[in-house]
Amino acid sequence: MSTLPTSIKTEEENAKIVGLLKEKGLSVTLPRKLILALLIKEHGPFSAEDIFKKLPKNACDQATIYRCLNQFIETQLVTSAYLEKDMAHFEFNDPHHHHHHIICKICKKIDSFHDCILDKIESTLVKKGYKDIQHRLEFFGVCGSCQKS
Amino acid sequence: MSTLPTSIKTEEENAKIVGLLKEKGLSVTLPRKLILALLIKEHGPFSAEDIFKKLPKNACDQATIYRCLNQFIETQLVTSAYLEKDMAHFEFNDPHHHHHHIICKICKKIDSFHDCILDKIESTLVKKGYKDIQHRLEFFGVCGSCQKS
DNA sequence: TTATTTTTGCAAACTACTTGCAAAAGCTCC
DNA sequence: GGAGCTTTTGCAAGTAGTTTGCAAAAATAA
Repeated sequence: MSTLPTSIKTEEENAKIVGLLKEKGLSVTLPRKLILALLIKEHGPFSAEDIFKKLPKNACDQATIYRCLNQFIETQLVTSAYLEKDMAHFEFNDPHHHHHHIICKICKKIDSFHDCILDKIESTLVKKGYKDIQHRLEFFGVCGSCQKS
Repeated sequence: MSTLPTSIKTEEENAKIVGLLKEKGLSVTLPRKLILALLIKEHGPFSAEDIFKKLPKNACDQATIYRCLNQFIETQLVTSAYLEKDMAHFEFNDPHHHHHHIICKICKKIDSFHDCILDKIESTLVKKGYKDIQHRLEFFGVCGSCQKS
C-alpha cells in the first residue's frame, strides 16, 4: 500500500525529497514533493509552464507551482534565471553541478556547460559552433546597510 | 533658433546621437534621440519606467519607449538585463566601460564594478561589504543550426 | 483525534510589455 | 524646398506571465 505519488518511484527518492523540504523548514505537501522531484530528476532549466505540463494531469494548480517555486528560491532549493524575455526558468540548485547556460538568440534552445572561467568559456562556446556571443553576468547579495537592519 | 530638444544641450552631443542612430540604420526621430541621450548621459541600468519618468513630461508614450529600446537592443546600442524579477533594465552599450552589476537582494540597490575575472570579482564584492553572494551568468549566441538557416 | 496553522484551488487582479490602426513625422528624390 | 512614399508615433486595447484574496482542504502540533 504505497502512499507515494505516482511520479516518485522509490522510498529512497521520497526520503530525499522530504528531507530537503524539512531541512528548509517547509511543510511536506504533495505539490511541493512533485515539483521538487521533477526538478531533481530532470535538470531543466524549466519554465513554470514546462513544469505544469510535465507534472501528472491535475497534479496541482499553476498558482501553486508559482508559490512553490518562490518558496524554493527563497530557501535556495532552486535557482531562477531570465533566459527568455518575460519568462523565468528554474533549476534544482545542486552545488555539485555548478554550470551556466547558453541560449540561442534565434531558436531559444538552451544548452549548458561546466567551465567557470570567463575567458575559457567563450572559446568553449566557439568550439561548440556558436557565433555572435554575448554574456550577461549579474551578482546578487545582501549589501552592508541591509545586513544591519 | 535652436531646433534641439531641451534635454540635448549641445550640437556636439546632438551630432553624436544622430551619428549613432544613422550608423545603425535607424531613422532619427525625437523619441529615439531623447532616450538614447538619456542612456548615454546617465548610465543606468534603468527600467522602461525609469526612462519614462526621467524624460521631459509628455516627451513620448511608454509604448514608444519599449519600441525604441527593442530596436536599440537589436542594433546593440543598448544592453538589457533582468536584475529585478519581471522587469528589464537597460544601459547604453559602451564598449569602453564593460562592467557588471551587483544588486542587493533586499533593497534592490544596484551597484557596479569593472573587474571581469570571476574569482577576482567575488573577493572584490566581499571587500565592498556584500554577503550571501550568488551570481547569474548567461551566454547568448547563435547556434550552429540557426547559422545555416 | 482534535485544534491550530499552513497550503491549496479557483477566479480575478495585476503589471510589464506588445500590437493594430490612424495620424504625424521623417526620408527621398526631383 | 516641397510632393509622395515610408516609417514611426500615440492611443487604447490586448496579451501573458505571475500574484493574490478567500474559502475549503490538507498538514502539523498537542
